Amino acid sequence: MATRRPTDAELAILRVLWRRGPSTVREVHTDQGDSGAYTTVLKFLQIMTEKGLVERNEANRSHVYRAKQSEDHTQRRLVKDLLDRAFGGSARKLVMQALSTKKSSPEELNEIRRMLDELGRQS
Amino acid sequence: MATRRPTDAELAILRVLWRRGPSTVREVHTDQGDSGAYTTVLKFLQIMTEKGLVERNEANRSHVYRAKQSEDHTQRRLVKDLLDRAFGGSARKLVMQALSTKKSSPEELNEIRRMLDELGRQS
DNA sequence: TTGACAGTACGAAACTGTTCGTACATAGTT
DNA sequence: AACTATGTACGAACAGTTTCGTACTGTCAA
Repeated sequence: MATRRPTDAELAILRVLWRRGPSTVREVHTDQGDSGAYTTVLKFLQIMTEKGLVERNEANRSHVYRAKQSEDHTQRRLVKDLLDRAFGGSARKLVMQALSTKKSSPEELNEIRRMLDELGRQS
Repeated sequence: MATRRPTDAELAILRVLWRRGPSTVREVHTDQGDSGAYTTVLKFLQIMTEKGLVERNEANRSHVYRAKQSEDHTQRRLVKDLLDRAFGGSARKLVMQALSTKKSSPEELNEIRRMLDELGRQS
């Protein structure tokens, strides 16, 4: 069972779960500004449960959903996916594009520099 | 008409066009190792023409297709898209993930460092 | 106890993406 | 002239995603 990358709607829901922690359908729906039908969110969480993207706690009447993969893990998968699909595996190119797209604060830049040093030291 | 991000199959074709330059259906198909039906590639290029992703030159019997957006431009869009969908706009996080995913050569790391200096100097 | 409310389950429609078969046109070869 | 190669056009099937309506169940207050 080749675990695919989450779809747009699934990712939007996962992001809520990562930020809020385990949540009910109601909470997710409200968090998304009550846009779209309540049952749409419900449906997605049911599908995501089947797919194994989330786990469901049925102890209470309102089921509580929890992301099964960490945010970091998922982000890493998505980056690797984009890297392969659009950048021919060149991390350098992707990093350049990311940095030029959005201007980062000096603190952020320093943090990245630190990471570069880390990586350089290992080889 | 909100120009969407290219689909997986579309991106695969665009990558061929960027690498080879303007190409016929046959050339794209062969470049992809003759996997899948020839007419599938044809169909995609027709669709992509309608969508405005590629331009078609019908001067010869074998039409020649050309990517309408540059590789850089498209990559930038894709990165921005992923940034928004999965990283809440934090380029720092994305860069970290990209660097940790794939180990880069010291030369690449230096190149990125240079870019960081560039960016730092501007603010 | 019954009515309003909040919840789950589920089917189905609309849409998009992917794949291929078939029909048809034309250039070149025998 | 007929046959074969190679090309485009297009419809249709299938799969996945997204959205919502409707049915049903249980809870709680008047």
